[in-house]
Amino acid sequence: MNDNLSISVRGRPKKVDHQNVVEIAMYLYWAKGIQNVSLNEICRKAKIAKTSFYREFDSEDKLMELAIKMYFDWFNCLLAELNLEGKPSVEVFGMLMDLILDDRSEDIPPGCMLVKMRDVRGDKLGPKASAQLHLCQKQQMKLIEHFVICGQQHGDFTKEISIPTAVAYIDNQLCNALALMARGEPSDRIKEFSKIAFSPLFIQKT
Amino acid sequence: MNDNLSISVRGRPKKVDHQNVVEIAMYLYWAKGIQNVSLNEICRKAKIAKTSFYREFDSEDKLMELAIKMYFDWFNCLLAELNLEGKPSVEVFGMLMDLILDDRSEDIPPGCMLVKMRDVRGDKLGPKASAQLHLCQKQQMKLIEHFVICGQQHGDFTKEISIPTAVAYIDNQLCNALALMARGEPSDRIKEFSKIAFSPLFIQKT
DNA sequence: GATATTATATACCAGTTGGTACTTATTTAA
DNA sequence: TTAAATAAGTACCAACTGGTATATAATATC
Repeated sequence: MNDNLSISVRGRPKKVDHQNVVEIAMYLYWAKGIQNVSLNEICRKAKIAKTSFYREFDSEDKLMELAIKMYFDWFNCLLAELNLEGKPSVEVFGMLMDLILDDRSEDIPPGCMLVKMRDVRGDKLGPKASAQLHLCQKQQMKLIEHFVICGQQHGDFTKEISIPTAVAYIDNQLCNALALMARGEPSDRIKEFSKIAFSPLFIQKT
Repeated sequence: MNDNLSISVRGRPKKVDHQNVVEIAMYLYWAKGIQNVSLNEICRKAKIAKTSFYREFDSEDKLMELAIKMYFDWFNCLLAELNLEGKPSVEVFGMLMDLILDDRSEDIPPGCMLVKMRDVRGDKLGPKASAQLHLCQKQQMKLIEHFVICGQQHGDFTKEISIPTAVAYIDNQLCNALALMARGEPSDRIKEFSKIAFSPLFIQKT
């Protein structure tokens, strides 16, 4: 629709809006869990015929891959806005938690799409989607590792726990918090939990 | 089959073994997640016709209810064998964790059936199954509360966290550990995590 | 206007799901 | 031996799934 700025091509002009379809899929996956959304439903919501879908995307797997990527990009934008670099550890991970838990103003589903996907059975995701999912998870771990190392250098993050363990622990607690969020637990309660869970990691300066 | 010890009744004797069907359903739900198991599959595995199933049980919902109950009873038996009463808090929750994480010797699926069910969408479970699930969760919380109170009286459990918060926190961490277990994480790693997560709860005697 | 090119829409495929009429088999009691 | 009672098995239902063959509609170039 919008790409038709490009030189006009022969044949019937397309109506399906690629980005819009991916976006609709993303929201559905996010809100209902990827295994609870059928391709038929997406087509219905996006108001396109299934045949049009299959011309635009080559499979459901491909659509999932794109939706996961779109979600991850969105999340990284939010992260970048936080400007966490150089801040003390307590603040860094506190802000991360807040980002996760704060009530989203708009009609954004609760919880994290990627976390919800962690427990879907492998055979429900195609090869492209699960590759993309793995990639996102790896990048997320890398980010956490970065902040752990910074914290240790800064002297406000414990050195009694090995870095890989600390990273995996934090990742797990963040996931856990998101799972609680998705389950409808009030965010105050979750913040209480994460305060307890994170307390052994930080060195409080006197 | 076995109940035919009772006075002989008219009509063709039944072949379906009620308990066996529930058991098969339980294992399937447990291993694959309740939303990934169809009634057809259960009938196939139990080698009964679907019509026979519907005469014995009145719905899939009912079967789920029974399977959940069977699982919970089994779990409570294991718990009772631990003899946790009167032990110090660190030991109590340590043993609880071990019970959860120790590699089951036999062909028992990893993780906890009830935990896996926590994140299934409400509309996938019938009224009977979800009522039973709620009941189990409540009982589990009551048990944890009991041990928290005992620990506080014994003086080895922190009083800086309110009892409801501590109970919910422990429940959540146990669930989290079970979810990791189900995801295939090695139990050593999970034990490391839970040691960190539980450390703020206990008062170490010098 | 004819034709090549592209997109959409209809209608279908075989497979699955939970659930059910209806026929058939096996038993006990009269 | 016959009738009543109960269970099992076959074959189906409509609704859904991901995916596709084919007809049709809309455009640009010739």
